[in-house]
Amino acid sequence: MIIQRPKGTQDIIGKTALKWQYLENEIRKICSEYGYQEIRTPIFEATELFQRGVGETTDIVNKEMYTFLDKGQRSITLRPEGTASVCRAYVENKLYAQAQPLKLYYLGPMFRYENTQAGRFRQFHQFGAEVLGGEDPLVDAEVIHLIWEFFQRLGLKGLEVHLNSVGCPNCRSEHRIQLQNYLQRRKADLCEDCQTRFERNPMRILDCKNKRCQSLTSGVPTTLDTLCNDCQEHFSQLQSYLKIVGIQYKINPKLVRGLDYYQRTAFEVLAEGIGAQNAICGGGRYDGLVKEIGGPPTPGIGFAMGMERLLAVLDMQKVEIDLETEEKVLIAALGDKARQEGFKLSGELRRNGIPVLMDLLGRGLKNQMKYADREGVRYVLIIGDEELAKDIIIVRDMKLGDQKEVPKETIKQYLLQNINNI
RNA sequence: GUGGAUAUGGUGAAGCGGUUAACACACCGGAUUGUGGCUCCGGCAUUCGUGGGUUCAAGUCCCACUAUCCACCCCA
Repeated sequence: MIIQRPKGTQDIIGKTALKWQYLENEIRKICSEYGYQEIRTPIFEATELFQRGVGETTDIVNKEMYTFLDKGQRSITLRPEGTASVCRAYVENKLYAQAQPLKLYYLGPMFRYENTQAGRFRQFHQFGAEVLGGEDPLVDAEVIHLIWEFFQRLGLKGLEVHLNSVGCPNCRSEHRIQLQNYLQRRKADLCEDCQTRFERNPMRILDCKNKRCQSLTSGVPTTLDTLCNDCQEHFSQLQSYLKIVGIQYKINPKLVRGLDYYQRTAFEVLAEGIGAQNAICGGGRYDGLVKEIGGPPTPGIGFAMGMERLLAVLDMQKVEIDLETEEKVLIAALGDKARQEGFKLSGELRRNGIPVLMDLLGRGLKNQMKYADREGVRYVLIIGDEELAKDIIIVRDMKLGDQKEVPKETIKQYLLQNINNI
């Protein structure tokens, strides 16, 4: 049996790799327009960072982390998400000394040990952005605006933005009491997971997908019902900002995200038609996180977008991506002398920005033509003994199917004038 | 962690107990010596995910394992 890639990983090749490049370019473009700087943090971190940052009660920490001991007996974890690392870097590099709010974005692989299915991988890729040091609802609005704008530019349709506020620690404790009171009598009817959640993290009972739990929680007090005045005000201001710029959203009082650090604003963007895993973007506010991992009290908000799922939506909606098909040149040389000349010429042309292929396998002319055809080459430069003798090169236009003799000295100018992607 | 489906050449696939494992595409070679895409001709799985079992006989039935896909939980 040949060695194959680990479960839940993928080789990104060919046309797909071009799509990734396209997306990455769009991401960098929009981030710079919104004033975000790139941050590159390690792919692995101390396990404790995620335990404290993401939260002990989360599925991520409980069952999905790639954790191992290194040779120094340190517990290391491949990052399952980006926010904790960014906050760690913020504290460690004292970025709070810079102009606030600090706006950072990242792009890269994340790792979660899960069973795979459509849209779920063990190594997947996220584009994420974080704003640290800004509490104003305008910050939240701008973050959501970036996401919205990004999807618009990609030409995606029919996406739903779900919005909720899960409150701050103050109103959360009130909510917890009300929720537990409400569910106390029916506790026994809850699913096994929710029985545990009842004590550890009752809020997450709200978004349990179990049908029985859902019916039990249909009239349950939501976090929106128990928001304190400040949180209420924050949430309504955010909404009015969103309305002003025409962002459509749905209030979803049961949207409770699976990461412990969220406070106040929580949101998800959902897409149809890509399988059961339909969240292509998720995020929220995490005002307590920086302090939690040992930094100064700093408000923060961010999101993460799943690249694979984004690509899946793009494919599903048949969005045409402009995969620059550049016009290439192939030098078809016949004989040793011609190969030497051709090799020399290839360097000169490339130095002028002309993409050049050469036959490297010593094929005959016929097969070089075939190779050129398969590689989508526009111009084949044929050099053989006859051409060497006359100091010319035959330039064959593969698209038009005609060819002409061009003096060797003017070949560069000729190509520069005729290739339209230079 | 749990459940379901699937596993035949580079790819898509026929075959569902009985002599040489269809077919298509791709690939390779050829059709007057130096010209691609179209056409024609030829080549291309001693073998059916792995291991075991049933049988006179197994790609075809049974069991286990592994992998893939989808789904549950949760999420990107």
